[in-house]
Amino acid sequence: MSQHDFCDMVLSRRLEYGFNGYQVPSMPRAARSARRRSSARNNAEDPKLCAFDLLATLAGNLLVGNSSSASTSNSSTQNGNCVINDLNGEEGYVDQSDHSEPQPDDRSSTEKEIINSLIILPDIDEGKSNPSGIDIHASAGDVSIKLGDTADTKDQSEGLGADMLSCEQGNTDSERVGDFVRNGPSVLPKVKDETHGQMKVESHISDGADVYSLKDHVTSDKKPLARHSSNNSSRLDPCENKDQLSLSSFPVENGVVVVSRDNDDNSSGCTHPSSYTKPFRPVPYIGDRRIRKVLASQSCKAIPRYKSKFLRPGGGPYQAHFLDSDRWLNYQGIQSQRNFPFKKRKFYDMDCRSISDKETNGKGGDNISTSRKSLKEDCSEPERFTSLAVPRSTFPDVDSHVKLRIESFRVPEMLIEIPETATVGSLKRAVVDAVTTILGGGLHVGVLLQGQKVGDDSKTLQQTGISHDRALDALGFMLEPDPAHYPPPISPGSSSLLRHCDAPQPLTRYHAAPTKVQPGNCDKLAEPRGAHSRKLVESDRDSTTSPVNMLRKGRAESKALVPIPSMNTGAKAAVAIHRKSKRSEIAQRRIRRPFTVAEVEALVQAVEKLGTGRWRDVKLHAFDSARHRTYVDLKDKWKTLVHTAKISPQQRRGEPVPQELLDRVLTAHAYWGQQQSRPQQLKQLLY
DNA sequence: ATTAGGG
DNA sequence: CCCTAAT
Repeated sequence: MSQHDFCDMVLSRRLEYGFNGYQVPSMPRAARSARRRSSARNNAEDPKLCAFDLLATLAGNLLVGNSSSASTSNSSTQNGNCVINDLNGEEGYVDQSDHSEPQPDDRSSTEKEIINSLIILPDIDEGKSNPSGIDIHASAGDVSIKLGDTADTKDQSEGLGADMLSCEQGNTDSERVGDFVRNGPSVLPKVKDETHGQMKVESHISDGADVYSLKDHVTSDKKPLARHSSNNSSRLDPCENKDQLSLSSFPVENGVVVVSRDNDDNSSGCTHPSSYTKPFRPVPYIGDRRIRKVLASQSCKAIPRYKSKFLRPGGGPYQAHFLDSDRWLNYQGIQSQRNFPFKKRKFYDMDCRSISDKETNGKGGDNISTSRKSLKEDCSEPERFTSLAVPRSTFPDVDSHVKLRIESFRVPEMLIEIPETATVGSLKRAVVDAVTTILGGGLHVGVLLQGQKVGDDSKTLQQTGISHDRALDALGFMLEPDPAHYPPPISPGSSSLLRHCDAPQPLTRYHAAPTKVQPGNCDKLAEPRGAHSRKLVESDRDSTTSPVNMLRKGRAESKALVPIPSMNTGAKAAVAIHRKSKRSEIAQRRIRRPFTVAEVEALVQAVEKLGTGRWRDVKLHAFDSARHRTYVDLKDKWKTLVHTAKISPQQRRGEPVPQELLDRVLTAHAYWGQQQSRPQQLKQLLY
């Protein structure tokens, strides 16, 4: 590494977070309604569109939560504070300390949330599909959208405010979540009974692959990230120029939210396939990096989720699989049988189980015990799910419809760069921005069948081979950058694709990578990152030590972008985050970095030579390598120096500046002040 | 992008 | 340090 690189590295220390996926909460009702309407009208039969409908959720207000385990060093958060976020993006801390009974091994506990969506589509020809109704079921954390001719039987959702609740903090989550659900008005559109013969797509949490997490250190929005990261593993090693966090797989969730918790700390495991010990880990990474979006709803109808297939640990596009008819029916039976508290729990268990199954291998049922266990913890608070049971006691003819369950969507990877000194809150906002931007219009939903993308959108499901009586393991959905919005950058692997991100020193930029991630993806993201990254780390040292000697040009690389190993997917996109609306959202006040005597010395020297009013030159001459010292900073410093020099030593604060320097400051100030006024004097004389 | 000043 | 108006 050249000295130059090293300097840059030292000068600019930033954190980069890469997101490969996200869990997405349900969208605001309004959005859903709108979506629903249009969908019913036009896309009832298009799985892609339906799926996309679910994604519409993402376009709404999103909130990013940072999760940390109970073992956080920060006492304030140790008590178990939860952050509740509503749709408006407001958040507040709720002290849950009362609930935080010591949880064994909480430190390693991870949580996962599942938002399921159920889509029922007729698998018959488009013309025959019944657009009359797309229903959205939402219950405590559960939303399902159904398409098909259905009779409207129930509607308790209207009028309910849908709130997204986000619970942060890892301990006693289940309880908290429950609270959230309880407290948060939830919403739910209309619920209709589905007819028969439908295709259902349920979304679940997807794989929890490759994820770097802040681990247990992120607890408060006010805490500098650096603090957290410093305690972290090598992954956040500053030496790599950038600390990078990659949330490679936040599952996108579309409707139902199931919160569960695992007790093993595998958050990091996600990053390394090898450490993937847990058979079923819907959202491993979520463990630490829990981002919870909980949709609370009053109409508590839980729709059991079956999982047929899960994402591979590596995190491929999540796949939706056809439900086995029998199981589905059975399930229905169960539901109808019991619609009460314990019942609900049951469902949740099922969910978990299914998830685990998927991961295991799509073999339904083997991991039941395991997952169930976690579920218990996770899905505590039965009351909340009181009405989870789905009303439909009868499930007519399932023949002509295909039931699919979308465990989760994988969101294109995002890379976010943010100063270490930024607060967690700003990180959240940055992430939200990134996610929102991506989801706002740059996504496409792709349908995979047998691992092959289904290109012809005009074919019916039947024609395509998606029918209820067929093996459902082969159907999958994936999110991918919309070429229309973000034309695929150059050749894969080319770093050029990173250029798209160079907005002028944006606080964050992310790079949307291919959605399709292969199993091996985890490592790719996890490890090469360091190798590829050539971030700059800021350091006061260098600049202060020999500011004058650091004359270099090449300020160009102030934009640090970390190339992300390209996936083997053709689609790639880079999106710049536009955070103009609310600068405050991300613009964190820079950390205070008092000038050292050495810096003052360099400044004085430069000003003596160049004069005041030429701060850019001063900067270039004496602080070119000190990236954190802008010409404005230098100008300000000079201003304060002049002031300091004028006041009595007793009134001065901070590191004392040698009187000798102060004298020079006054001298230079006086001198250049005169120089500046000369022209004016001349003018005055002339006129 | 810089400069100059007020906050 | 931040924020802005004015260049």
